[in-house]
Parts: sequence; structure tokens; C-alpha cells
Amino acid sequence: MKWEGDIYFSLFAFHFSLKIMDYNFREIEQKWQKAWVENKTYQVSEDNSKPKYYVLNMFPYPSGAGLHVGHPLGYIASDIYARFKRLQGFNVLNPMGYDAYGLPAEQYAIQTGQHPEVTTFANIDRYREQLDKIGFCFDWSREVRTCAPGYYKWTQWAFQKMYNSFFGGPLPTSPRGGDDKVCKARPISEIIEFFKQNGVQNLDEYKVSSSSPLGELEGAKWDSLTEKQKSDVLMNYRIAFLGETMVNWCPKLGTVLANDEVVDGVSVRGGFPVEQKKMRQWCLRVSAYSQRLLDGLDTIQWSDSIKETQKNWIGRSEGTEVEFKIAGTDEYFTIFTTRADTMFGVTFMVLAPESDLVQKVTTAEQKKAVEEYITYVKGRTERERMIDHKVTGVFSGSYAINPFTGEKNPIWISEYVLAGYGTGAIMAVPAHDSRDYAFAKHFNLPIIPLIEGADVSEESYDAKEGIVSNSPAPGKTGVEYDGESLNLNGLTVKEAIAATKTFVKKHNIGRVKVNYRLRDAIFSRQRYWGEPFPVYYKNGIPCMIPEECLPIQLPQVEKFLPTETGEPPLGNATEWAWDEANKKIVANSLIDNKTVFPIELYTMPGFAGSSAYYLRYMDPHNDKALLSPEAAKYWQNVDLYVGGSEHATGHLIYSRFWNKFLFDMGVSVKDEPFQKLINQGMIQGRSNFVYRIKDTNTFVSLDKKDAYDTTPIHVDVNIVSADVLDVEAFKAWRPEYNNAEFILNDEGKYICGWAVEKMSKSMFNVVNPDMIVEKFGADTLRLYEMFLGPVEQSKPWDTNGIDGCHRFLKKLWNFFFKDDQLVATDGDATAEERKALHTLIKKVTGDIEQFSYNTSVAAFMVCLNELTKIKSTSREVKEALAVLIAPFCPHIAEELYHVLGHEGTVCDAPWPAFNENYLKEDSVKMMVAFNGKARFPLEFPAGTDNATCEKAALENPQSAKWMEGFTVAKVIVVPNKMINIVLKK
RNA sequence: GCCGAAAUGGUGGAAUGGUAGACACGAGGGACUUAAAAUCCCUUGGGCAUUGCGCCCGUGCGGGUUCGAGCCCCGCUUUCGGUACCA
Repeated sequence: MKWEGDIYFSLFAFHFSLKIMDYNFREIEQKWQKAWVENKTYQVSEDNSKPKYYVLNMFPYPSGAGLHVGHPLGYIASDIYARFKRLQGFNVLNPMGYDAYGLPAEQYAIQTGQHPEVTTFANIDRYREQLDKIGFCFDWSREVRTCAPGYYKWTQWAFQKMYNSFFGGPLPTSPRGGDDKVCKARPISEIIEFFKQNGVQNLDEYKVSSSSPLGELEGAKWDSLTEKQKSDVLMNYRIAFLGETMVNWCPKLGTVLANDEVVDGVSVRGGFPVEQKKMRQWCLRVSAYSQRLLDGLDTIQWSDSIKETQKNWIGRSEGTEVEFKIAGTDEYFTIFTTRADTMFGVTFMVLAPESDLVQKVTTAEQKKAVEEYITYVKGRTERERMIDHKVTGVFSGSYAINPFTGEKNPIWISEYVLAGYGTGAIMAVPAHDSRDYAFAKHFNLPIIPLIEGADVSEESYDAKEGIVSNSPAPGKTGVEYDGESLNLNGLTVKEAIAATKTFVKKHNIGRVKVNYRLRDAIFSRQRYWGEPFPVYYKNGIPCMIPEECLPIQLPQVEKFLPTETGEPPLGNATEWAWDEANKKIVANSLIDNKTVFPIELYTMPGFAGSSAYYLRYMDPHNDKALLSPEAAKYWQNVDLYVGGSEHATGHLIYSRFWNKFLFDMGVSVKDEPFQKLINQGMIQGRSNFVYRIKDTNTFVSLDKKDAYDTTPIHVDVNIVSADVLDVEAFKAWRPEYNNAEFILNDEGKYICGWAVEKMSKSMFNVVNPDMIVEKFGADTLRLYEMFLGPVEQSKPWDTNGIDGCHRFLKKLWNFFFKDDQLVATDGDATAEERKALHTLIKKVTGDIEQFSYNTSVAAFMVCLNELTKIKSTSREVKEALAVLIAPFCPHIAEELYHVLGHEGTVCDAPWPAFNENYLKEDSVKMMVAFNGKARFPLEFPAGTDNATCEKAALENPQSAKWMEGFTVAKVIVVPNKMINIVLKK
């Protein structure tokens, strides 16, 4: 009986002590999260009395799997920065939303019939629940969802603006005349006006790259054109245009497939054949902005590696376009080259199989061979062409005349020349281009070396250096133009390129040209779950639904698959026709092509909704405009953008393009959307393995596995703690392990192996943030994610290390209290306390500015240890600590701030001011080094001059030992650090 | 192939060209406790010496610049990202 009583008593005591002393993170975090919502702590509005600061994360696609521990990394990093800026007195906008259109929801809908909106909304709710637990300072009143009609109204609106714009410098008839020389988006009406005054003209510099030639329309009177002709002509100039582009077309599935949906020439789904097909699709003329996208990079603070990636993606190359006459015709064969110095080494010409010229150059004898080749190429997907670079091609039968040598070069057709780049045609110089070389060797074509000392017997000499020779070949002269011929012999490659350019320009053989690799974006998708186009077709002519009728809402459909006739999923909609007279959507059955017309069946791609969402956050509820001029003027652009680097060539290009367009429209006030960019690294998983002995159900511990023949098997990291397997949990994990047997190590533990891999369900290494929050609290999670390493670096998650951060918070809590009472002595803090505190203020302030959060957290730990050691009790110190920790751990900070007697939120406290004076030392310790090797320390009063230090070091008895047998060559004094004595024999 | 980033203890990672390994995990030892948990203290790159002090070697490899290099330069190796015939 006595025994029972003892247990009762100790249990009671245990509860008692827990309640009073412990850092009860659950209670604290719930309490403050609730208070923040109730007090609208994080809602912001334009406030001209304060400077603004706009912090933004790339908004997530709400996937069904929910958040894992890697997702919040960037959110936490930016949350810390946002809170820090607010404490420094900025009016901080830190919004969050969802990129809600996406393929997974649609695929799920196809399988289950569940409307994608239902799954998407459910996922969003789950995301929100998970995010809320981490204590972010998001202004949720500004949330956006790309699939909400109120949001995509402005996506549609922007598309229409692009449709009604062209890109370039001012036309002579422009209302602003020639004073505004900038190349930018301008109203398409200026083109119409020009045509009205001057007749229809080519205006090549304003045309999209895939434009069709005007043909007999050139020079025609504008008013004499039919509506269809007008539409077709203008389509060549619009920024959003219908263009013919090559796609992977699967006739059996009736849909276009992305490159990764095609393997070995057949569709991944169903294994049906896929061919290359030209299709009319909506495109955005991103390429028009190439130069501005390139120039803009110099004005923003992004990492060099991302800038470099974008530069390469835009791929500017300066070169020369030269015209080769096709022998026996009046046609010209225009090529683009960056190696104008190699004009005398051309031995053949190559045309892309898709080129319009193919028909013109193919002779009767070669017709059959060419047609066979074209058929072969059509059957090859873009991906196949990427993976194996087979040398294939066919002779067209025609020849082109080299304008410099006058010689005839055979014209070949080969898939290694891409239709989409340059002119889709090249001059081949096999001696100095490895691809031409391979082709020449394969088809046994001549190779003429042009650079002195270049050996081209085994491979081509591609380097752009050396002295040009053989240009023209000995005993020959180049073709004369006005009594002048080109001679490049003796020049360097660089000089030869320049000389050729000059010659080409002077004699009108071609022109200097800048090409960009950046391609126009295909803007149509044959999907359901995306923004519908506000477009209807009036007898084949695309027309915009009036702006005041937007948004055009996504119609309901029975099935989310393409229709049986091969139309996109929207073809299943029964209410999808536009009544022009009554300006409303009506049933398809009413289509009469007089007043009621079919609406576009394509939807917009994923990047449509994510390209301007940062602008919408500035004024998310405005139904009159994308955003008000006042909001635009106040918030300007994003000051700090945080997200993964995988978007370098997608979202981050499209957004910049979209913003530049809106800037031209006067909607966005800044040319660049994201001033500073931080790319957070990936958090990888740390997988655990058990080792099964082959053909048994026996598992052997890591340290003994070498004695057996074993197979490693992934094991759920949640039943492993510090690499020790919970054997019972393992048995219960899966039925086949119910009667598993174990060979344990000498301590009776089962040790698992581990590896760093991508965090994924199949590897059983996914760690859920909810579990961490439940066990350690949100503040610990936040602190630990930052402590793990630099934000920009990828690193593995290892739950084992989190104890250190949790212990720090417990210690911080205990630092404030003694016997349940706040300890805070008023009056001045001691010099020691101030030194510890101000060391921290300096470090943390500097580190946050540089996003060096891991070293910041370490500084907190050092400071707290120091304060505990010196038994600090000062209120001054505690007041400052509560604010300093607030960006990292807002919940505990809020609680401590209130315990100290404050009423408002810690978010609005002033950031502690740093005072240099508190760090001043009475004395400095300097290392005495000999030839750079530190040997012993010496202490000097602060401010001792170098000469005195030097003298003291040389005269110190300890120095004698090191200087024996040497003479002093010189002494270098590094103030406050080191006295280096340079010795010589 | 090309472009970019990186390589430091058992682990994650610190170090304006100036005492390499901050901070944390893990490990070992100790205190408290009947015990465990929690907490606290000590040790912890390697080697030699451990009756002190100490000494030597160490930042992927090979060179170089410098009084002094993890850091800068040249040449490699490996790993991770991106890209793919761009003329």
C-alpha cells in the first residue's frame, strides 16, 4: 500500500513541476496564432507614412500529397526577412496564394470523375491548415487562386491586350511620331493606320518569326481586303497570335503531347504512334522581348548563376546573314552564320526538312528520295532528335552559288539543321564545325581547312582563334563587286569576321544580324483545367469577347478527356457558344455562324496564371482593374522574391516578359518584377535501410551486414530514431515483416544504413511538418530549418538534429524565469551583459540582411550560453532578446514580450539599436606568428600602435626560440589580429 | 559535349587572405537519481607525447601567387544542378 502511495505522489509532483516550469510551446503557439488572426496583425494596406517592402514566395501548386518538411524552407526564410523588415519600420507586404491550375488535378478527374475544382479546393484547405501551424506573417486577406474567376479575369484581360498589341519601335504614322524610339508593345491600331495610309506592307521588323509571307496582298489597299485577309495579315504582328507550330501529335489520342509524354516515337499512355505536325495554336511573342529581357538582367540583384542560365536561354548571337543565289533560278538561299570568316571553306549547304524552300530546291530526279526523307523525319519526335544525333540527310539536286568564291555548292536537306533557328538554312564549313564535319565525312563531301596549322584529318577545328589562310585559295581570287574582292588571308579570325561583315554590308550581299535562341511560347493546351480563352471564331476569324464581358468562365463538362472527334476536352461542353448580339454564353445548339459562334476550345497553359500574380496581390479584390494605379505606385514591384532555381528558364522568363508587357501598357510601374531573388535549395530526404539476408526473412544490423549476402530495403524513417530501428514497429509496418527475425549488434540494437535521396513517398523518407510541430513546436521547426545550413544550399533533412534547437528554446524560456517568476532587474545592464547582447545584435542584424540565417541561430546559442554563464538578470537584455528572436520564433517571442509587460504585438516593437561602444575592449589579444605560422598570443592595451606591438613581439622572451639562427627580414602587423615576423636564414 | 554550383571531422555545417573545424547532432566520460527520462559538466579532426607544458600532420588532387591560402590564379578529379545539333 505504501508503494502505491509513493507512485501517486511522484506522479503528482511530476505534473506539478511540468505545469509551472516548462516551455509549453503548444499552448503558446495556439494562443498567439489565434490572437494574430483576431487582431488582424498581418493585414497591411498602403501607408504613405512608411516605406514599403514587398516580400514574396513563389506560390505553391496544392498537390494531393500535402506539404513535406522541405516546402516551408523558403517560406520560413522569407517570413524571417519580412518580420525583420517590419521591425525595422517598413510596411511589409507578404502575401500567399495558390497556383491552382495543374495537370495532377485534371488527371485525377479523368480517373475518378471528380471535378478538378473539388480536389484542388480540398488540397488548398489542407495546405492552409499546414501553413497556419507554422506561424507565418502572411496577409491572408490578399490570397489569390489562379482558378478563381475574379483572378483569371485579368489573365484573360492581359491576353486580349497582347492580342491587340504589336512589338517594335514607332511606325512613321505613330501618333507620338519618332520621339519615342524604344522597342515596346504598341496598339495594333497603329499598324492598321499605317496600312490605311501606305497600303499593306511587309514591315518585317515587326513580324513574328513564324509569319507567313504576304504574297499578292503586298501593296494592296487596306480597305479592299476581306475581313479574313485583314485578320490573317494582322496576325503576323500581334504579341498574342495564332501561329503554325510543330507539335508532337498523336492521332489516336487526338491530342498534342508534351516532349516527356512521348518515348521512342510512341505515346507513354497507350503506346500509340506520334508524329510531328504543324498546328495552329496561340503563341506569345516572348522572343520580341529578347533584348530587353537580356538588358534587364543588369538592373536586378539575382545570383550570377541564374542570370547566366537566362542569358544562355535567351542565347543572343551576333552574326551575318548572307544570300546565296540558287543556281538556275531567281531564288535566294539565305543563311545565318557567326563564322563569317569561313566563307571560303563552304563545301555544301544544308536546309532544315521543314523549310518552305525544300519544295523549290528539290529537282525532279531527287523528288522521290527527298519525299522519303521528309517522311522519315516526320516520324521522329523532337525528343528522338535530341537523344541520338544520327547523321542523316538527302541531296536536293540543286546548287547554291557562293557569293565570295562564285563556286557551286550542293544543297542538302538534313534534320541537324533546325527550322526554328536563324533562317533554317546553313552554309556548311566542315573543317571548322564539328556537325558539318560529321556530315561531310558520312556523305563523303570535301573539307577545306582555312586556319593556319589546323589539322582536320581526324576532327574539325572549331576554336575561334588562329590566322586565316586559304581565303581565297592560292592562285584564285574572290568574286569582284565594284572592282573589289574579299581577301581574308593573314587576318585573325576576329579580324576576318569583321572584314567580311563590312564587305557584305558594303556590297549588299547580306546584312549583319542578331539572332536569339529564345522561342515564342506556345500558349494553347488541349486540357480542361486551365483558363479558357476569351475568344470566339466568326467563320474562321478569331474575335475577342468584349472586355466588359470578362471573365469567360470555365464551362462544366461531363468528361475531362478529348472528344471522340479529337477535339480538346472543352469540346464536351454543351454551353460553349458566344451570342454576339446579346453578349453572353449560350448553348452550342444555337450556333448559326451569323450571331452565335463557337468559342475557343483550347485553354491556357500553367504559366498564364502565374505570370502576373505578384501584381494582383497589390490589389487583389479590385474588379475594375488588374490593380489600381495607386496600389501599383505604392507597392511598385517585389523587393525580395524567394523560390526554387528550377524556374530559371520557365516562370522567371515568362513573368519578366509578362511584366514588361504590362509595363509597356502602363499597368506595372517597374520594368522588372523581382528586384532581388533568392533561390532556396532543396531539402532532400534521408532514407533509412534495413538489410535482408538473401532468400530469408532475417534482417541484419548495419555493423554486421558484411558477413552476409544482403539486400538493402527502404524502411520508413518514422520508425527509425537516430538510425536505430524500432523492431516492433517494423514488424507491424507491413504484413510480410510480421515474423521477421533480426540479427542485432552487440548492444542489442538494430542499426539502419542511410543515404541522401530525394524526399519521396516511394523511399519512405518523407517527413511531415505537422508531426514536427506537434512534437517540438513551430518555433523549433522554424529555427531548425534555418539552422540546417545556408538557405540557398540543398541539404538533407535529418530529424535527429532538431533536439539542439528545441533545447535552445527551452533554455531561452528558462532564462526568463526562476520559480515561475519573471526575472528582470531594472536599471543598467552590466558591461558584460551589454557586450554579449550587442555582439548578438550586430551579428543577427548583419546576418539577416545577407540571408545567413544559420550563423544567426548559432549566434543566439552562443549569446544565451554567455548570458547564462554570467548569470544575467537584466530586463534590458531580456527586452532586446524577445525582439531579436521574433523573426525566427514569433510565438515564443510574443509570449516573452507580453510576460515583460507589453500590450501590443512584438511585430511592431522597434528593432534593438546596436551600440559599438559596448563592444570596445580594454585590451586586445594578438597572435605572434613566424613566417605566417601562429605561435603564441600577446596582449596589448586597446589602441596600441603597430610599432609598439612589433617591438613587444620581437623582444618577448618566447620569440627567441623561434628566431634562433634566423635574421628578421620584416614584420607585418595586422591590427588587432596578428604580428607576423618574417625570418630569413 | 556546353554552362553553372560545389568538395572542410562520424554527420549538418562555421571561418572580410590572418590561431581551420563556430554552432548543433552523434559518440565517450561524469554529476544528480533506487532507476529511467529530463537537466547540467567534461572530452571529441588524425597522430605522437601524455608528471604539466607540448610537437607533427591535416580543408578532393597537382602546381603557382603571397610574409601568410579552405579562401586568389593555372591545370586536373569527383559530385550535384541546368541544357542539348542554336550554325
